[in-house]
Amino acid sequence: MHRSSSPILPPCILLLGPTASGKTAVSLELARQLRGEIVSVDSALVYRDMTVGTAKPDLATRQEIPHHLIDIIDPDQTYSAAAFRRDALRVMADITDRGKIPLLVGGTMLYVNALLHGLSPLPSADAALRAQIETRAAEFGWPHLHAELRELDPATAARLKPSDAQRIQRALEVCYLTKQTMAQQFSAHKTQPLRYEIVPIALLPSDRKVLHARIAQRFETMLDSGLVDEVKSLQKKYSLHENLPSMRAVGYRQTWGHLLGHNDINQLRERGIAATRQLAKRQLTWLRAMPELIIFDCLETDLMRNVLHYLQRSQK
RNA sequence: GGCCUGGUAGCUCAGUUGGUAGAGCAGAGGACUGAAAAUCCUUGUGUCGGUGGUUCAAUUCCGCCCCAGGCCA
Repeated sequence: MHRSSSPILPPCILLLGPTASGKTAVSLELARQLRGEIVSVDSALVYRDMTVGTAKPDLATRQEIPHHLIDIIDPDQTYSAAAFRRDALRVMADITDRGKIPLLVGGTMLYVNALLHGLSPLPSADAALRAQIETRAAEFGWPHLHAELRELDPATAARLKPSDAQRIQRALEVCYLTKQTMAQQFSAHKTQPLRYEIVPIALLPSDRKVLHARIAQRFETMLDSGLVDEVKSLQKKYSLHENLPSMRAVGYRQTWGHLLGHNDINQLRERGIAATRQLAKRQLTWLRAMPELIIFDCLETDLMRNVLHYLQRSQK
């Protein structure tokens, strides 16, 4: 990813991988060895008091190595790819000013894309408008709203399935708020490349079965470490409901259902593990579509050494 | 030991009045612009427990055997 036309760009390392691929351990070692600070690229780590279910790095390691974009909002608030881009760029500039290297670590690939290519200048979410669209969907059904979108923004409607509630809602929202189609605004937008010399690293499993075993074991550990109690105390501390993005996160959604009596502890375990596997699968789909990644097998025993070795060689 | 009920996709089960079978979940692949750990799309051949018999044809009917649950001894 050399950009020869630019003057010298500051370096930045991108460490991506599916859940349970071992990103955290590798990132800590890289931060120590390369004078880095970690910038989390993770839509769940942003929430305060969500610790067990997100496998959040503990306070001791966060004291040793600075971590950014973790614990920045309450679970009753919402975050977004645009907010991430804004926050990440600010934090990366600070790190660079301090003479350190930003180490972007995570598995939220939409955020990665937003950071690498930028987003079209669209309005942010409008809760009242969304509620209104939601109400109409409940009455007429999403296919009806899809038909409406076909009138307002035919190109986007053609791209979306009549069942894709979330995207139909967003496309309508953009139309109403801007009086322009989302399709026009997408095509008018030029990608805004990151002004960093990026080293994009991906940790991928050579054997999906082994990753699945790790995922199962990790979820067991979360249950043993008090995931259910964590959700109980979140419910006590905040005014939450099950449609909040925070409570739709893997593990939290299933635990919420368990506390409502919808599934027993065995079903919670089974569904939580399945949801995590499905998350990993979607993350792998993103990663396969990304060009120019430097790939390491996350199941390799000396993964850490391999990655470090690569980086030290490429530094020279 | 006797009787009853089951044994069908990785799991839970439907079904075939005899023409070799289908849902949900799981799995796999894909999409992805302010909710993304979200949302959505595509994808189902499996000795229908085994073995004999009846039949043009058996997973389906009959016999025996095996396995699992239950009841009675």
